[in-house]
Amino acid sequence: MNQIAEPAPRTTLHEELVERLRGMIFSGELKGGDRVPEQRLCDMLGISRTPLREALKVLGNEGLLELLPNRGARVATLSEDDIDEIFPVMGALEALSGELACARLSDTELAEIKALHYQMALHHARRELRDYFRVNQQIHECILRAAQNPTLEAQYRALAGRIRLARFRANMTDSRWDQAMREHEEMLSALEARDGRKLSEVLSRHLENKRETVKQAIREGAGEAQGLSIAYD
Amino acid sequence: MNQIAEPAPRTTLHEELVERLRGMIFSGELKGGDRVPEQRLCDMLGISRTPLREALKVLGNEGLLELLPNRGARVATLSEDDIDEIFPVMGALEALSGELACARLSDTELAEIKALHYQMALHHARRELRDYFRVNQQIHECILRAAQNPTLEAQYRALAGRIRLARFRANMTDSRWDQAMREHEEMLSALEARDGRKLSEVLSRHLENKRETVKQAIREGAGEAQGLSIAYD
DNA sequence: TAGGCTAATAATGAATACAATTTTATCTGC
DNA sequence: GCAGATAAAATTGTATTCATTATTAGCCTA
Repeated sequence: MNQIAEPAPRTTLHEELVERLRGMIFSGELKGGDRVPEQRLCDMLGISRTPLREALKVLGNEGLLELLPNRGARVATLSEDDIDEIFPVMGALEALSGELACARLSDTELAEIKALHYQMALHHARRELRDYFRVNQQIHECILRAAQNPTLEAQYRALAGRIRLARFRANMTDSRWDQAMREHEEMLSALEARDGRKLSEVLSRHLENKRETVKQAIREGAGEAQGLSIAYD
Repeated sequence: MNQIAEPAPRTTLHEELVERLRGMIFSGELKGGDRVPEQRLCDMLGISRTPLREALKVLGNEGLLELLPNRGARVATLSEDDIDEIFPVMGALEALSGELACARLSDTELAEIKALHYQMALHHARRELRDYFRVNQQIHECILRAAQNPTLEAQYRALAGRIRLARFRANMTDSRWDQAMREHEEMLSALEARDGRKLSEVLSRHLENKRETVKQAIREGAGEAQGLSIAYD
């Protein structure tokens, strides 16, 4: 309806739409299982169906939408089986990111991660879960970026995006939270020692431990409307 | 021009086109760096631009095409740096496939792989390179399938597809070929022992050793017209 | 009233038409 | 003859239209 009038960021409409729709899915504006009525969305965004449909095809190919021939698109949903399928793959990619990060990490990047780590530790001590998750995600992004491998980043983000389809309350048991914090301390040690093998192992374990948390959250929050999406931890 | 009149395989046109274009890229009908003129392709395939463009967007997102705003699409090319970027990620995924395959491999699947292995060994002994590659690829596909993880398969195939962009003659030095064969014998042993850790390690090493072969082929065959695409080994 | 058939409506799939950008060709002046 | 500017052509981006398929609503019959 009321679109923007930016100074032309030199991009095509369908690309913008891909980003826009991703955002709508991640924010929960489009919830898992929702149908995606083309015309309604077009009216809402003030565009025609052609570029929207191009975007839908891309998101379908990414696994964020389920494209049913002649029957439109629905926002994909995530079963516990899907989690069990995706997590090992993410684990392998994250482990690799750890190895590469250790090999290529600059002192500046290490300092940045260190700062984030202690900030996160503070949020943990204060039991500020929301902030903890936010900083936590930043740390994982830093490691991924430090790996300096765009292909790896793209693949990882695609899977992380699918995980985000599972919208769940940001809650962990205290013991799981403490455990996660200890794992993060191991990560920092490994990073400081540039021990790729070790970091890789910790990251795998960290993710593995997260899996049950996510699955449980899916179990509990099945059908729940408003949840908080946790991307990276 | 003269399209098919199949008994309606119940699929959408853009999906068919994605497959069709992939095939054209892999077969070399569309070579790396080629521009992809929409109208010409539409005339050739007897369709309109709308579904073709939807397919282009998907392939662009997969990294097989390079989409330049307002300037059309080109078939992506692969530099040696790209190889260095992609191979580690493939390695991580293939290592995972090895672990999962060992955990889930049925006796039937093992027998199948075993048969393929000895068939391949024969082609190796006879120096039948083309056949060797074909069977070799089948073995890697078997392992991937045995992992029973569609997400892993999809991610791996996407990367394997990008590698196939590098079209090169199917040639290896004799020493490299012998080495590859030895690695495959290790693989079979690991599979028979259901030793996931071992298989994972061999697969990583195997791929790592292949990297240089591919890079060298790219160096030599840069600008070469007709090559043979090697997907999995 | 329940079940199923038929027609009306809405939604998607594909093709065409229009607009904007880029590329190519032509012209001019030096 | 060449550099640059300008106009024509071609190509892509987006919107609109037409065709086909699914969904819904209403009606009829048992």
